[in-house]
Amino acid sequence: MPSSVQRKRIRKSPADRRAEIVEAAAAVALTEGLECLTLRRIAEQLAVRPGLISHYFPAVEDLVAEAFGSAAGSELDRLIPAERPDGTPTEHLARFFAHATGEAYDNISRLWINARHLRRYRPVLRDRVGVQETAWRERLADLLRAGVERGEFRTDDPDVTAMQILVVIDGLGAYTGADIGNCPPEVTLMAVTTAERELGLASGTLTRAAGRPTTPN
Amino acid sequence: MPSSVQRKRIRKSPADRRAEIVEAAAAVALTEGLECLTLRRIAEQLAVRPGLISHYFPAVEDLVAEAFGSAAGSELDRLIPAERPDGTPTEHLARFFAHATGEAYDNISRLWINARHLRRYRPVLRDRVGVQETAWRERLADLLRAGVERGEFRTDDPDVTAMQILVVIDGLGAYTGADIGNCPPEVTLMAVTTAERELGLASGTLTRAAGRPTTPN
DNA sequence: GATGCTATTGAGTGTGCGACCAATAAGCAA
DNA sequence: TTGCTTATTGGTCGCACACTCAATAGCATC
Repeated sequence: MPSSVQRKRIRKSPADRRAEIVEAAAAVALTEGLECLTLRRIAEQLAVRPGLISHYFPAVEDLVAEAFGSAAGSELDRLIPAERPDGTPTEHLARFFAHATGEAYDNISRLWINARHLRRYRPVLRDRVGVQETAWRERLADLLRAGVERGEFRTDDPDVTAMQILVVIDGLGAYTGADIGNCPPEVTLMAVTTAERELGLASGTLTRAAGRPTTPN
Repeated sequence: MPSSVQRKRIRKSPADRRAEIVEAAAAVALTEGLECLTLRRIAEQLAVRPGLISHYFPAVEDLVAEAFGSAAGSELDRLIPAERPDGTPTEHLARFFAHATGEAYDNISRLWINARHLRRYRPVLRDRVGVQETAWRERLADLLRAGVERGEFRTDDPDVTAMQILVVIDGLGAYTGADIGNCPPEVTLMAVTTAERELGLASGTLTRAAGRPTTPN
């Protein structure tokens, strides 16, 4: 009878085990923070011994970078799918802002702040953050380009506009976790406002279009 | 002969010693990060024993919060002096942006990111960050109000405009430490652009006015 | 110059961390 | 069923950390 502790070893293929470790690490990173990614913490999560984590990630820093990359990458796919068979760019962009502004995005905001701080000390993480920053910028720029081609958006340089939008989102994200009781909509909606201004959209276009999501989520 | 190590004790008044500790801690926080504020690190900096730091700050977390408050407070006074006997609001604001955009501001950006991340785990620091956020916002709003009274700026709500400017500055600060080689001026100058737009100023007003600083620094 | 207050030290405790490695056993193949 | 590969364990090491406290010594006061 296996009581509280697991007695029997479960032997998995290296690829499976490694993926399992990264997944668990990403979850911990998202909910508790990157500094909580310790050998012991992840081992406990998976009900294995710490030495096993060391076996797959001889240096814990590599696991930290991998976990961040996994979490940020997954979230980007959720926010702006790479393939967008249905829905107009305007609808996708509206959905993007709806997600990236609500409280459900708090964990992601915190993760970005966490990673941008921690990269100061961890070179491997620094590179990974750079990769994700590029990925987010290019994914958003792609969406903007699609909108420009369809005549929905108007901008000289979609890449620049994408960066501007992300800067505002990151700026708002910096205040995640602060008790901002009376934050006026002129501030809360800065990201949407910036997008509408830089893309030549009428005010309210991106908040109203969020009503019809591309996937019922 | 006092060789490399200090043999003789130096006995100071509690007030002096405490101030000295906070000053040293603020310097370390600014250059190395808040997690480097350890009893040993500060003691080494001051050539005293770690136990002495514990004596003045029984809980390290209080020293961390105090160090952040001191560093952020000093920097705010440098950026926007509370008393501004000389210079127009436009000149002061231009100087503010000149400082808050250059590389000299990198350490401050990093400190803010550091503190905003660490407040997740440290309640005392969380309160202190809140206090400083309010202080920065109000100081900037005061400057804007002065400009509105003199007819230099035009805005409905200086408090909201101040928040908007700070959000953009924090957003740009998030990318401090990333190797952004080719960042176009439309992004680099976002903070100034936002200010000029929200204050009804002609484009370039705030970058040109930085030429005549109120204090030769 | 002697005295008393207290700022400062030195030594020690317990915790959690990453890293290392020989021993073990799971599960596949023969 | 047997044997072999190797995924997994258990144990250990050294380090850095915050925190505690009795002992020490600087220095102001008399």
